[in-house]
Parts: sequence; structure tokens; C-alpha cells
Amino acid sequence: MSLEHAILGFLNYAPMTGYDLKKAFDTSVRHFWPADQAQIYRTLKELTRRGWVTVEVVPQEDRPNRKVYHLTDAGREELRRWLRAPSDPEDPRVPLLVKVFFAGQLADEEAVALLEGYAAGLRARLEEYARIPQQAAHYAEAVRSPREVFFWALTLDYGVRLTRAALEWAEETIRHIRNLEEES
Amino acid sequence: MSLEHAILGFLNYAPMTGYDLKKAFDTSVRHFWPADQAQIYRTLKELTRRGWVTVEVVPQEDRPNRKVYHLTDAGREELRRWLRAPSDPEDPRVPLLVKVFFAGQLADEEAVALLEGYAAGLRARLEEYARIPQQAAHYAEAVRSPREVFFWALTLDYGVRLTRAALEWAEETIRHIRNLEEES
DNA sequence: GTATAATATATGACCAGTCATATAATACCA
DNA sequence: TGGTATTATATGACTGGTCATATATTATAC
Repeated sequence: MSLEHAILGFLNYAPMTGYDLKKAFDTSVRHFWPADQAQIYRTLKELTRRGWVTVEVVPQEDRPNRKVYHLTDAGREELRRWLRAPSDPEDPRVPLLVKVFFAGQLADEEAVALLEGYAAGLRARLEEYARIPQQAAHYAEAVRSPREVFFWALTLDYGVRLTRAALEWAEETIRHIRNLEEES
Repeated sequence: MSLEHAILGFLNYAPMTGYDLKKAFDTSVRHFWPADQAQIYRTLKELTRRGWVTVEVVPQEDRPNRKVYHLTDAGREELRRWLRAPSDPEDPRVPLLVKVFFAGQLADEEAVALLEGYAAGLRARLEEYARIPQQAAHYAEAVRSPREVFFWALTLDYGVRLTRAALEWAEETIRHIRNLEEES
């Protein structure tokens, strides 16, 4: 399960609270692995039970106590085991394709509208991706580990390439449908 | 929810049992929307409750009775409503990228092995996709609705393009890591 | 003769993830 | 003065999906 291991991965950088972890997810892997706050806290409990992390309660007066989680040796071992383990190749679920599959029920203009909406979402996504490097720049400087930064950048590259491929498909498909219309 | 509506979509082609539906899923949309048998039966129950489908029990002597489900007018309306409704653009979860994100913990050869395993899975997927047109040929003939066949083909085209894009990313990334190794 | 596949429906247990909400203090803005 | 944001943890209810298994008959393969 990815959430568990992503948490181990973050705690391997530095000890953190559930709250910190939520922010870490939201500013890094959220585009390919969003994490729900409730799920993070419940997973931390489970990871503690398994001995992969330990808790250190840091009392605070002005705000709620912090529960700082530390990766244990067993946890670090599990992280590396998971990283090396083969992942089974599952095709990702694509809700849009379910609509496309049954789009024969729609008129041509309606099918085009469906694809235009999808394409608009993809373009917005690409714009968001384009803003990431600047946002990440100060991070990369702070971390000062070019090796880590290299792998982080790979995930963005993947996102851009796949989104572009999907957009090209959508645009060509729209053109295709419009051509069929003209011919008839 | 896609499963519900996919079932409505199939029942719009023809009345069917849960068993038939399972086969329909497995021979068409399984690459982007796999359906569990238990989930199909439970969803049919729910769709009946909502009045989108009706059941007709067809007694059989030699094997279990068939419960043939029929799409109602309300169900057909719901199918078209769903097809026309905008789908919110969510980035798909990509478990591999979680590993890549934390791959700084691995040695270069290990990171390459991770990507090689992924690439192998993608190549197998492309080979499977390449076999689909022949498999679907007799279907397309039987259906005799070129419009339906056109939309079905679009979903395959999407799969091929996205898988190729992912494979290119993986292959270029592998080369990239190997180049870095040589330089050092 | 024995095992497995196909036809057909169904339930129980479980899992990961989502959404809403609770608590409680401080800070800041209008 | 009221409303929202930030810090911080936690629970309850729910949803969609997975896995294993039960039942019962016929057909086919080894």
C-alpha cells in the first residue's frame, strides 16, 4: 500500500507530525497520490502498532501537543524492501473512457462537448504543472540533495508527458468527429 | 459512479443477467474499468431499488434461474444525464511514481531495475492491446453499428497512446540514469 | 473415476479512502 | 465583534471495491 510507504519515505527525510505529513503530501506527491488527513492519522497509528515508527509527544502550551513520529530501523528496512519489490502492473481506472465507450448514445456535438470538457481539464492541469518548478525551487535549494531533486523532477516529467499524450488524443479525436460530420 | 452507469450502458444494448454483465465487462472495458462479480450483483440490487432497472426471473431446470435485468425509461434517462454531465478532472493515482519519488534511497542500479520492471509491464500491456482488434472483429461484425464501434476503438487508441508515452518516459529515464553513472 | 470449467446468484469480511465534524487555542482581518 | 485561518489530533459514518467462499447442476477433459 502506497500511503503507508509514502509516510515512511517522508519520515525518512525527518521526524514529523501527522499535520506536517499532510502538508508534505499536499506540496509534493498530491498529483499522483493525494492523502486524506484522517487516513494519515489512522495510518500512523497502524505504523506505530507494527513498530515501523515511534511517537514522541512534544507538549505545547499555546496549541495542541505535537506527536512527532520517528522512523525506526524496522521502518527504514521496510521502506527499502518496498522500494525494491516489483509492483504489479495494473491498468489505471479512467472514468472518462467509460463515458467514451458509451458515447454512441450521444449526438456528435454532445460527444465533442464531452471531449472538450476533458481537454480543458487537461490544459488546466498542464498549466498547474508548469507552475511547479518555481514553487519547488526554494525546496530544492533547502534540501541540497541533487539526487533527491532528480527523482522528484522525474515524477513531474511523467505527469507532463502523460497529460500531453491524453490531450493530443482528445484533440485529434475531436477533429476526427468533426471531419466525419462534414463528410455526411 | 462509473460502475453503475456502465451497467446501465450495457443494459441499454440488451437486457442481461449479472453473469452476462460480468462477461461483458471482462471482454470490453476491463482495461480501464474492471468490475468485480460481487460488486456487479450488489449494484444491480441497488439499481433495482432506484427504479433504473427491473428484474425478470427466467426459470431454468438444468441450471440456476436467470435474473434478466431490463433498463427502464428512468434508467435510460439517467444514462444520458450522466453521459452529458461534466466529469471532474482528477489526476489518476500512480503507485509507481510514489516509488520513484523516494527512489533517492536506492542505488542507481536499483532505480534502473525499478524502471525496467515497470517498462516490461508496459510492453506486455502494448502487446495485449495489439491483440484486441482481432478479438473485437467478430463483435464489431455482430453489432453492425459502426458508430458504436468507432467509440469503442477510441478507448483502445487512448490506452495505446498513454502506454506508449509512459514507456518512452521510462526508457528515456533509464538512459538518463545510465548516462549520469558514466559521467561520475 | 476424478477434477475442473461453465452457468448462475449471493453473502461475509475486509480494506483504503472520503467527508463531516469535534475539540481547543491563537492570530488576524474587516 | 464576528468570521476565518492556522496549528494539531481524532472519531464516526460511509462508499466503492476486493477476496473468499457457498450453493447447485451439467459438461468436458484427463
